[in-house]
Amino acid sequence: MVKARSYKLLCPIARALDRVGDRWTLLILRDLHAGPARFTDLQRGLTGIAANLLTERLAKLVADGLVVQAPGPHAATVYELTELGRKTRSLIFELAMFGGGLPHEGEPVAPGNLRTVAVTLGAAAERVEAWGFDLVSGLVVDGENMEISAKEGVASVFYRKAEQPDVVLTTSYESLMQLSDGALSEREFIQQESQVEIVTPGKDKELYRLFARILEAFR
Amino acid sequence: MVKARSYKLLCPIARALDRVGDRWTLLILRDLHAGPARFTDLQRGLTGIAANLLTERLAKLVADGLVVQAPGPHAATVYELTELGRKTRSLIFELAMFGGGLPHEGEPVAPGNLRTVAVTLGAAAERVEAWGFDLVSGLVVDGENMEISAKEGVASVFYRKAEQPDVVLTTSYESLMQLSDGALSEREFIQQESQVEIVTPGKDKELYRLFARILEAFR
DNA sequence: CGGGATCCGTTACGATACTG
DNA sequence: CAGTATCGTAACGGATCCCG
Repeated sequence: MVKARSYKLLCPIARALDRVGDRWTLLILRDLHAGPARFTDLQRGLTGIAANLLTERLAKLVADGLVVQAPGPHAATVYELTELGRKTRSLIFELAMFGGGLPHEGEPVAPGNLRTVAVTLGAAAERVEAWGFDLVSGLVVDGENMEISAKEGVASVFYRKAEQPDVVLTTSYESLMQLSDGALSEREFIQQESQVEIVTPGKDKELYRLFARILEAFR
Repeated sequence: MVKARSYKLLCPIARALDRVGDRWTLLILRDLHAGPARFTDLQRGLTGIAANLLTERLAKLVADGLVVQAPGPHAATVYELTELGRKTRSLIFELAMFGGGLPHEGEPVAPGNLRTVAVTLGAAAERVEAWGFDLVSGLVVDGENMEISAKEGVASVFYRKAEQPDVVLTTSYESLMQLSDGALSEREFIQQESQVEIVTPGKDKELYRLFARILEAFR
């Protein structure tokens, strides 16, 4: 067992940091916001976290009631957020907003999976007023599938393959980052860096408009 | 010099955490959101941070451009947020929101000053629609002065003594925490736990209504 | 192969003491 | 007041091993 290093300060911010302030903890939560995940999924997505640290962090998150273990597919157990854990969503979104404008320190290493993209886009999408949109679209980034959809005024992003999409946009993580940095304009992004497969005619334009609205959250 | 322990992940959240994810860093920023502060002010407010750690953290914050040193009163130097540093405000507010509902771990220790109250209330106040309010009021918590004012639809909270207040509310940190926990109702808080000095008649009621609106942000 | 537990060298943290 | 210096302790990170 680990002896928690707590601030013990009578302050809500310190209390929050006592739960999520440890190294790696917020990145684990970030991944879990994309949906339930196995131990190994998390380990890959965090690119190099030591197994013992992941074990410790998960144990503390479970003990604090932010995460629970549940039976998953193929007799595996998955970790997923509790209702309390889901309350960290806007916190994580604010982190992404702040970090989006910063240069990286040292040589960046790509993460082992793209759950972070789904979470960041998803949190932004939730804040978009999406009346007038009605579509299901696939977004394939470096071969990994996610879904961007809009219905009844609400846009959402999931880390899963879209079923019967109206349009599928294929691109790379690199291009997406350049787009959100502003290094690539939206027009350049669509024209040069992506491939589009249109199932329902016209829905490609709708996706671009929705995508643009979501990205506005990062300015 | 310190060897930074960076995630080096190509992800905005990891980039943010590379700047503010170290232990104590977010609490230092929290204090600085209340206004410029000297080294010793910060040390007292953080109740027991080691001097060398505060030095290291401040040096990294300055190197990263979130904080600058500036000449202060009495030939002292103060630390204050840069424009980039101020962008952490909603991040810190979300932390306070999340931590507000959590029980504390172990025996809590009171902070050495109440800058945290001003920051938390202030961030909440900024989100309040305050048309119809026009007042300057003092809030004295455990003998420390802050100011709650509203003008032209905008409410704000400062960590300073109010000049020519319309009303002054005197209370304790303990009572405020109970109020935000819900352990104390607003009525109980006002009637039992506080003393009110009314300068401009009627402004006391106005303050209570504004206060109630600000506190709604925490529900 | 998924889900850890154990060991061990390295690094950061925290308390105290000391200095310009 | 604003830090620097030292040092014991705790956490981190990498590797290896274990069990179903």
